[in-house]
Amino acid sequence: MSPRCKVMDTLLKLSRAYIIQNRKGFRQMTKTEFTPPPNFIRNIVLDDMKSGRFGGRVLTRFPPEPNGYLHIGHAKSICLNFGLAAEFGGLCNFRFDDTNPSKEDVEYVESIMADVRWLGFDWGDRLYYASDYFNRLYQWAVQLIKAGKAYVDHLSADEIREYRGTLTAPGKESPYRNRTVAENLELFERMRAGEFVDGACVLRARIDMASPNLNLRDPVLYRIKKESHHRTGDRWCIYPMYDYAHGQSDSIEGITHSICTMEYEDHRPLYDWFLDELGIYHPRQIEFARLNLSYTVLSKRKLLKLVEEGYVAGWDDPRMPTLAGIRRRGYTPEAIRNFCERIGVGKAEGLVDVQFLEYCLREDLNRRALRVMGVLRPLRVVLENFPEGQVEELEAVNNPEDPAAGTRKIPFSRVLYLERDDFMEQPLPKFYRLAPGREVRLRYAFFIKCVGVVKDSTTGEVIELRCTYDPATRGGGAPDGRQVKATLHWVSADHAVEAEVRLYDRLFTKANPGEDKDGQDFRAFLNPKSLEVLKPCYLEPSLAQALPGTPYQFERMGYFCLDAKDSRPAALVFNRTATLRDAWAKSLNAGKKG
RNA sequence: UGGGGUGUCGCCAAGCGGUAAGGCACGGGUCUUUGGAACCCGCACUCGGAGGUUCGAAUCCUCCCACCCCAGCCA
Repeated sequence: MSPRCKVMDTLLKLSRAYIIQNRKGFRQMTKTEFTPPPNFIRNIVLDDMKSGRFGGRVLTRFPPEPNGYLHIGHAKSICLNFGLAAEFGGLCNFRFDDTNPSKEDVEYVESIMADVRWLGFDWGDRLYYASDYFNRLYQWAVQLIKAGKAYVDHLSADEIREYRGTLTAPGKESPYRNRTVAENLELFERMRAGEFVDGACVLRARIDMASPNLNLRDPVLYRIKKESHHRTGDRWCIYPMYDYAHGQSDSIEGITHSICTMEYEDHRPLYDWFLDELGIYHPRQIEFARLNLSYTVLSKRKLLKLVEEGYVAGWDDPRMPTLAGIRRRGYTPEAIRNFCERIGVGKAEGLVDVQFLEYCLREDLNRRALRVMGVLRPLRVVLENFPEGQVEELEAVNNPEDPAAGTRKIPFSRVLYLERDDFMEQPLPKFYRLAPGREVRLRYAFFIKCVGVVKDSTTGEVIELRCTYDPATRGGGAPDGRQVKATLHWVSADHAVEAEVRLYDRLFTKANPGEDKDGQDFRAFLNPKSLEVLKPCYLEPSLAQALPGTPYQFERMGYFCLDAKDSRPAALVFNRTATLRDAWAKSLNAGKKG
């Protein structure tokens, strides 16, 4: 056992002991001391370290195909690969699996790199492209042909499918399967030279047409595509398939653990076959279950449909589960990394509740978001005994979770805006906010009492509240010890900055919209109320200087951020990242249900 | 009715023959100038099912059931 392994072993034992100790009743582990759950991949790596299988090395890789945007499911893989490498003092390569020019584009390689960087991972100069290996892959194909392990097949795509057989019936061999090596060599060279049209022939591995594993029934290695590749241009007209390219790319880079999702488990025998036949360095492929998140879809095909058919405003629509969307929505990289760590890694397919993601988000936002006040659905309030034209400067705490964040001054005057939901003319039983005759506290300001209600003469709608304030309660405390049951947020009408605020809800109404049972299309479950635009909203003056990328908590209303795309200095736009937990709203909903 | 996987609390998840961790959610309480946060308490006699081995089984064996993946010249 290497010294490094011994240290790790000890650390692991210590952390286990710590957990056990806690179980015995010490209960010292708080949320900030959270220890990530052990998982089978970590155990495999640990075993390989102990046995010296890869010389004590750990080199993982994150290999996206540049054919779309990254989403939260990719984040799990990114965190796993980079995280494991970091944990064991290894490295993680960033590789674009760009073997299919008809689907790929530089637009995607750029967005993917930006997303990974944003998530907080650094690949240094370890940036690779499968297309960089086209030459080597070609030579290896020639080697396989010479060994009688590959042949050029002229069967059409349809014929290949027919010859492949079915799940229960074995396939049959292609009439071209037993060509001579010399013939195959010449044909393959001519494929490369562009002498055949697309689809005229392919290079296939010669394995076993009767294998119960369909991947082993003479899989295609190369196909002809007379298309420009975003990196190699027109240098090639034959392109390797994933199965042929992936393992060898891993081998070239010296990857130790090639971590992929469960659907590749059936491909592992093929992954191993190529490496063994070629007699080259052999990484270990390990499969884990991909992430499924409730109330959204995580398939490129479905996400693309949402974008193309205009159900969302683009890949970075704040309702999308893409990293671009989530980022614009105001999610933090820390929250996502924490989420990925805490959901664990296993082989069992599950559906993680989006509420857990939101929990991780709030946990992070709560400790860093600056508190401000903003009224989303304004109700005008006039303080009858507050002198006209007078302005009080009140001191407010920027973040109660972080004293270092300091305080700020907020102007208070005769006309204010309060949240409409904070007033009820006929209050429900457990409602203890403002109502006629009732007194409440305005945060950091004064106690006010509702003495009158102004209604629209035709609709009967409440359009203004008349209140009085108690000057003795400045700052929010009553000298006589008088108590109030609610503290409301507010904004001074004369000083408020106007903004548009976008409220988001889950994109789908069904927990697992992608399930596709009974042929139900996922679009049938789109939530018609996933976006609500509020305008005008009135925010405290400090928000005029709001910065994109800075999380704010509008007190009592939730976490918000400036929309990096649509907001302008003269027309502010904020996105609601998440609501606050709301016991009152919950009791209302429970009441409805019960 | 071929092959490969997976089934532990509503959700995620430890556990690897010694008598069911933890988190989320949920319920109750303390505190509170955010009905936020924080803190405290509660929440699987039972591990897909049925047999078997064993002093002892979620862990080993047998059979059964359910769900997921594979028939791209996609990755």
